[in-house]
Amino acid sequence: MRISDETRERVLAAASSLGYMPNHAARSLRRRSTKTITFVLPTLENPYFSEIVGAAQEEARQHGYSVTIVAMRSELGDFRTSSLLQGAAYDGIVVAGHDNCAATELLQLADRGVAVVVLQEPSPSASIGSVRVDLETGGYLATRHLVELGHRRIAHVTQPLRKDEFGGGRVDGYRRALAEADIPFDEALVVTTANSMEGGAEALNALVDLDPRPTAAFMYNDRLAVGGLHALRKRGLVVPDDFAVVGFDGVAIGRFTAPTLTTIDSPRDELGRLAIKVLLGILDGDQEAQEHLLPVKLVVRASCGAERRANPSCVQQPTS
Amino acid sequence: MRISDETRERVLAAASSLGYMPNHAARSLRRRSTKTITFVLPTLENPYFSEIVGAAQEEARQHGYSVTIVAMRSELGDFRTSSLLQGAAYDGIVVAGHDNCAATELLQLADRGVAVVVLQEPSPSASIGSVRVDLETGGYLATRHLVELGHRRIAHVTQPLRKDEFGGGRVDGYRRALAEADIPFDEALVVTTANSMEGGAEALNALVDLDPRPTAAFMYNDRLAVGGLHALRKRGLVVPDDFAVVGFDGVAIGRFTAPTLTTIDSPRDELGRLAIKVLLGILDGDQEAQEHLLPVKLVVRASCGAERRANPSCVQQPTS
DNA sequence: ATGAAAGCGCTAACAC
DNA sequence: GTGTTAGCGCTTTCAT
Repeated sequence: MRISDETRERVLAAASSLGYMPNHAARSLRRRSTKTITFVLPTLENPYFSEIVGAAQEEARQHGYSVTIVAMRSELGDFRTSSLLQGAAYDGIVVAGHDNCAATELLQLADRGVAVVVLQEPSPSASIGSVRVDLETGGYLATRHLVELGHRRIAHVTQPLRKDEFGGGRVDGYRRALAEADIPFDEALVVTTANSMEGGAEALNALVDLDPRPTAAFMYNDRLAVGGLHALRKRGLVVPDDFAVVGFDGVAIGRFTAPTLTTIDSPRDELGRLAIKVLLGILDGDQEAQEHLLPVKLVVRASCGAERRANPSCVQQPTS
Repeated sequence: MRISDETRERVLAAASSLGYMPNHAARSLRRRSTKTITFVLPTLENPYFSEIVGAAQEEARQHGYSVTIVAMRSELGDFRTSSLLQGAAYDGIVVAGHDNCAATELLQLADRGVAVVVLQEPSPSASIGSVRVDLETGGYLATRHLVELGHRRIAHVTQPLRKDEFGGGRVDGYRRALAEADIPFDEALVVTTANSMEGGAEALNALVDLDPRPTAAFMYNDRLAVGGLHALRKRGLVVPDDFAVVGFDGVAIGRFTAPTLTTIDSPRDELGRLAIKVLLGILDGDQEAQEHLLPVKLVVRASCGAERRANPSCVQQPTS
């Protein structure tokens, strides 16, 4: 039976005015694709991940995919047991943060045809994509900057590292910069703490009690640095005069701390977008999943003392 | 045909070792339920929302639901056009932030059998749940506190409000506290700015240029307050001696600013959990969707000057 | 070109 | 109880 154009239009208009939307489950079942990407994060508390995920969502959207965010609050049990990650609920998955799941799980997913991309880790397999920033260079740049400002006793505040930690992390760059300056590596100056502002505060409190006291610290990330700045202030120490601080990540808060935070800028936007692009490449049937290593750069603000040096007039007032 | 227990166990073991997981789309289609809840947020940049969503995810998980987060970056177009919100892709939806979608869309969803809960807004219909914090009382407590500390010219930094804004917002509490103290309301002291740290900085820069200058500001949220503290510091003004600041939300950063931030604590965890509980209630067939109004409380730290007053010995060093 | 039909993977209902 | 079957809503293929 032929349907007149007029009728067709009436039907379409009625459908859209009634708010018809095709059933997602039925469509996914039939097409064997959900047009959904899952993003697994250790937490949403760190704005670093929020920024990455925001960019990823935007990128995915442009390609007709939606992004589901799963925040693995540590206590909740691990990846394996997570019913959130049900069979074929998503076409692809981006995993950020080491502890969220083991390589074997990811390989299993990849074998089942799910596109997998890991963030901030080398790819465990040719079928798994990887997008990282160059942490080693970041650690090097941060530490070298402190060395250049005359510091010799430079601490590093870090996270508990996985046993199977690959090389190329911040601490490796830290050691390289020290070695380059002929400063012996001192294990007492590397302290491990919880990944939170409180953790950063505790770590700097401990470091400041050391004798001889270090004169600067390179922090694992900006959150820890914010906590550290607070701890120093509370102890009556002036940053950067009494103690210099460098962060990592480059998140927004660093421009609003007292003093403003010198940090290593990690390209969050690019990281999120690229993760999605690599993932879509895998879905499009790329043979080899891509691997990317993104560059970082040093952003000099007030917490390291470089500004003060460059402009001696503002010694007493590290504003900006 | 009977199957022996031994065989059954072998099959089950094989299935789980092969990583079998039931297909989510097929299951959803058949059961007419996806066991998924969508959380619509204006942005993930504000840790306030991250904290709410984290709690919601935990609560939902305990009931076998997963939570999908959709961050509506404003430029991306609105709720209506969002293909992210496909038909029946989720059993329920929690909407936070006024501008994300109009009541008509929500009613349409509710009519289609989706459970709907709005955050921080009154329910537009008996079938839609609502969870709010008492913004009016928050505004009142913040402002009254400043009044009690002797301030008379108290500014309020706020967001652009929707045209159809319901009453009961922060600004109403602000006005109530002023009226109670017989302080005339001065429109020049209420400034609207972007919801970001930069926005807070700009607003305080403008306020400080007024003549006569206000002596205190009640900020829409902690992010704006952090920006404001920075702007004041940059201008060489000492908080709280030269200018007092009170925030809103109670997010983690407020304990690490210089000085630490007096704020109104909004129960993020409870907000997130309750939103999920109300939503699950609707899915369970509750006739009337619940409405909740959660209490807030004043958290006194250093940015308002109350600590200094209570302990005159620390006038010059507003630490904590 | 248009319309009919099969089937995606699962589960609930039903017959044995 | 245990095994069979129908069908969720869509899309794709095949027959007309």
